[in-house]
Amino acid sequence: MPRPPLKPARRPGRPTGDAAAEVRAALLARARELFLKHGFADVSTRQIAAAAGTTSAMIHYYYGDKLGLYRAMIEQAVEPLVTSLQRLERAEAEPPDLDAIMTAYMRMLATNPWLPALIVHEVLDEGGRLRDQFVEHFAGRLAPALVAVLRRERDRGALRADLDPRLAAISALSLCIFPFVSLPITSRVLGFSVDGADLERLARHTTRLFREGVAAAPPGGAA
Amino acid sequence: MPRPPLKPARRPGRPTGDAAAEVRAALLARARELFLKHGFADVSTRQIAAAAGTTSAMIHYYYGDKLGLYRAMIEQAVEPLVTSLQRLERAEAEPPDLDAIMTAYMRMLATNPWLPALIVHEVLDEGGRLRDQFVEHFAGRLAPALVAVLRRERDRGALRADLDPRLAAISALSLCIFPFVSLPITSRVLGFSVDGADLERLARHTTRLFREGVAAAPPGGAA
DNA sequence: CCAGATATTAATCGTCTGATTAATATCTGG
DNA sequence: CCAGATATTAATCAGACGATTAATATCTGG
Repeated sequence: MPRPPLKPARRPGRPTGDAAAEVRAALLARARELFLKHGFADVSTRQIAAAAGTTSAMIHYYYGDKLGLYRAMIEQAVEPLVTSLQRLERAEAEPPDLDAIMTAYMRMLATNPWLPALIVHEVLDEGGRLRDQFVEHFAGRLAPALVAVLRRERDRGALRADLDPRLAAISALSLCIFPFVSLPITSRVLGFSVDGADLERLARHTTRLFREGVAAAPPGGAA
Repeated sequence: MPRPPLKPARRPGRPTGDAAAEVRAALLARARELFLKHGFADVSTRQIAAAAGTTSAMIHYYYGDKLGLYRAMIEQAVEPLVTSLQRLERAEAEPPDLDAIMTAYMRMLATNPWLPALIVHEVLDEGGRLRDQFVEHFAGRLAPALVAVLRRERDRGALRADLDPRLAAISALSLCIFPFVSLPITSRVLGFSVDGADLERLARHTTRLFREGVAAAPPGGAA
């Protein structure tokens, strides 16, 4: 049954210029904003399309379906993670400067503010659609490497002899990551921020706390 | 238009015994499981009702609507938080034992394993439906109290003079909370767990790391 | 300069969702 | 023992959603 063209008042058709690529990019940008703000299920293709100034049919035209658009936005958002991991693995053979690693990690989270939101929504949250990929491609390589570094440092006497490298790795990750994933809370209850100089102060504070918290010689032999 | 009773093969009606309260409780239990596992939007009332062995009409009968059921499950899940906060505020006037506070906090998270999942889903996640309440009733009271304790300790010389109490508070919270919210990840990449003795080892490790990381006398004067 | 290729619109489809309702069966107080 | 109150079922509603499509307008290569 062909539909009768009831109203000839509509005007579809190919637009002028290279607007096509712009539509594609606008969809991706708005999708990132909305998906990270409200979650995958709570955002409709119509909302994204409207925010991008087009229709939901364009999402299917360019990305196949809603999940395709989501995957595209994931790849874009996760790119800083993989480059940082490659940098870390390249530096693994060299003398590991824990302060530098932690600082670089925190700078990456501060520079890409959507990453903490993505990690919360897609990795930490139950049912997050990226958890398996995150574990396999990132955490599964980063965490054991970190444990190995800590164990080596402990065994050569740079850290406390009774330090558990696994627990220390978890502490280091906690200190580096949680300030960023909890930023929407701490900014409200503590006026906390990680802009510019604030980030550097946080990095210096965090690295020093961890360094002295795992250091070889406990102060004064207390406890 | 009255609907004609096409098939008299259905058998509604009030069941025998006190099954009513059981239906109510079963709905709440399954709702907690499913909401924390898949998220509010990804679970339908039909799914919950089916898991509880009844129909979605019962959800509306007992809880008004889907959100009402959600609220009921929140109240139940959040109860450990408020009792722990009251305990902390009661102890605020006394000499603050930071190790004890942190340990108690971690024990609470380990004892109520759905709490970390709830915090991730409803507080840390953008668009979380509990964020405002959490900030107002819990974080807004806990965090400033923690900062005040740290500042007092610093000013009386127990902690480093150049320690920023706000940053230290964030570090303490990170060390206490993140191991639990990241447990689904670290259990896979590090074989980490917080059962029984593991929890006590984590607590001892964490409190010691923090204590020595913020202590007054840096070891050996190493800058 | 015209025949595809490309890009866009509006309309529509089928499905699922939360919610409501009529019918009905059992319980309970007077 | 019967008249409500209570509890439950199946059917149904209106709306939103993701997806698809026919129509159409503009671009572009030969």
